[in-house]
Amino acid sequence: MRWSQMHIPTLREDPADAGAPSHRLLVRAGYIRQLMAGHYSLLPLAIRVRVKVMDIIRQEMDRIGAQEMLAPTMHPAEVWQRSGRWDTMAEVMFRLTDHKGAVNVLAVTHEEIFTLLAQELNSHKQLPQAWYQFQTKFRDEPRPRAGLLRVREFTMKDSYTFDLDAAGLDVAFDRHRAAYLRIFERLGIPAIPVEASSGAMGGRDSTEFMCPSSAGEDLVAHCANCGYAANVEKATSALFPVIDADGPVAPERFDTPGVRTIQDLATAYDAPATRQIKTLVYVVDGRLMLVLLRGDHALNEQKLMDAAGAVAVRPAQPQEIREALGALPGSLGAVAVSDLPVVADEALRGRQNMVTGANTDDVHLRGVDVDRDIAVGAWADLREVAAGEPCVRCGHPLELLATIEIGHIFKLGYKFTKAFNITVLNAEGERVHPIMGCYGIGVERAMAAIVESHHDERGIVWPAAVAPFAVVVTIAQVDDPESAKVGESLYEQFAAAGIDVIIDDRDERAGVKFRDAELTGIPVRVTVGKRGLAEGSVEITRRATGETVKVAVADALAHVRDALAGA
RNA sequence: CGGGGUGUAGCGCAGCUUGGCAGCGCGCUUCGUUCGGGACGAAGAGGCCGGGAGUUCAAAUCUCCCCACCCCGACCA
Repeated sequence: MRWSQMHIPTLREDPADAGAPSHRLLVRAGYIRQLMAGHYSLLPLAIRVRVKVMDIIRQEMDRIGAQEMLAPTMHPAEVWQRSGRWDTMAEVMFRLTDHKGAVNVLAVTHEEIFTLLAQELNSHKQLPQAWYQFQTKFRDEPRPRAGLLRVREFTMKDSYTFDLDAAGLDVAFDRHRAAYLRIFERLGIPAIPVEASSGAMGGRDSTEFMCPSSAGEDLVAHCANCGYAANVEKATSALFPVIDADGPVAPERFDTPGVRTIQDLATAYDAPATRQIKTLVYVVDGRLMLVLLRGDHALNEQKLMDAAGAVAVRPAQPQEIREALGALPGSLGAVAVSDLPVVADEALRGRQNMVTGANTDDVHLRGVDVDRDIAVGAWADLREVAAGEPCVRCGHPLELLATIEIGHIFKLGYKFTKAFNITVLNAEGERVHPIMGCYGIGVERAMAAIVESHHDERGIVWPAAVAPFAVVVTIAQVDDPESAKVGESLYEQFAAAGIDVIIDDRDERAGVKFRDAELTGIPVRVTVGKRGLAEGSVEITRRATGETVKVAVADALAHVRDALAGA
């Protein structure tokens, strides 16, 4: 390719509305342009990167025996009504009506469609199956952000496995997990596999692949010592033990005028947060529920959703709380509450001599024994891990990392094969439902994650495996016949050798071309100019290090190969 | 959905307070000089000032309504 003929609209200044490095650089280096919030056009350089990312994913999927297919992006409403997700995914689905008045949806994901295709599996002899595609997903995200990191229209590699039994699913899941680790390794993404909540997808085990980045939206608790890693939606930590003194035989009321916070109570009434019971009131799938945590612990709402098997949770409004408990936040408690379900965090188990609200404004209770005084309906892990707490496995202090979720794999179970009544005959001649797994990688988000982890102040630094071009031949002076001739000949030679090469033949000053080569992130630059040719040499510069070596024209190919091997 | 911010040439911005010819830098076109790290000079092209309504002799500027985009939160594979 010739730079002079490609559409690579690099910008001299940073775009005003881009904050995240990947957003800023992909726009500035001429890879993407925004159409509207969450919808981007991919320009020629981006398409070249995308193809390489997809090829790597495809190779690894094929390697584990998965078969590529392609399902439609528009689906009839009826299919989603059958699975029950017409309602549960209502707020993220784009819906549209055709000329007959039939309602269709744009694909949010494709479990339903691939499950329908599995209708034609009849025998256990046809299992296992692993199917995948690269297909556009539409999600009506409430807040798209940061360029390609969170969009409303994107390409996903999604795969779906069908196995005869749980043991088979375990194998399929482990194969995908290994394939994903290889994919991210090849893409140059430092992915950390973490335990995750399955969220709205349902199912049991799920593993997310997270790329540490300040632009990330997910928090991961990570142990640098033993490698434990989990999304804070799922992460646990060890706790320093708390010894409770024996308390009174019954809770005692005491006045606490003006006290509204844990901190107020701790400082003014000698009640350290670790000895307080924090009482939160939540609306869980439409029902009020009391949520109890230790005073110094924070609730993770996803954990509450998982514990309650709920679809939606929200904090109750003050008037709802007053109607239910007779007091406002600041003086709430669960002692003697019998008409509302109570869920308590594990950290409160067995605690005694605690302090909590009395459900009368400006009054608290001391000497509360959790087992004796509170009708806990369910115990669950509800608290969000905090940085510095000891790792559950090894005790080393945990760190919290901001991360980008670049892949997610689920053991789905029987949800869809039962909903669509998909069965095969097993070896005994019985009808059984196959068990499913589903697995996703966001392609454009992966591209953004690569940029997030591979850039410097001059621009993008693509790993060679995904760079739009491996090499740029930069002719320092296009009007110098010798430079042009040598540049063209090296370009031909590299291309013939199978190297993805672009020649920068623009009639621009050398500095402009150097800057653009760096901004766009091409791993190796071969500079051809009068200065070097005077002594029969060209220069080879590695983008990642800036290191430049002079080599004889005849040796350029060998040196370029070396440089690429190390990029 | 709540809070904050921004919409003026392809990009980055000033002008708005106090109404009076729509500007600057970059980029773009042509010519000349220059040319291995975002050159210089000269001459040009390029505008629904986000949209609508209103106030006024007069609106980019004041008022009202709407829309879009960005950020924080909520939410979300």
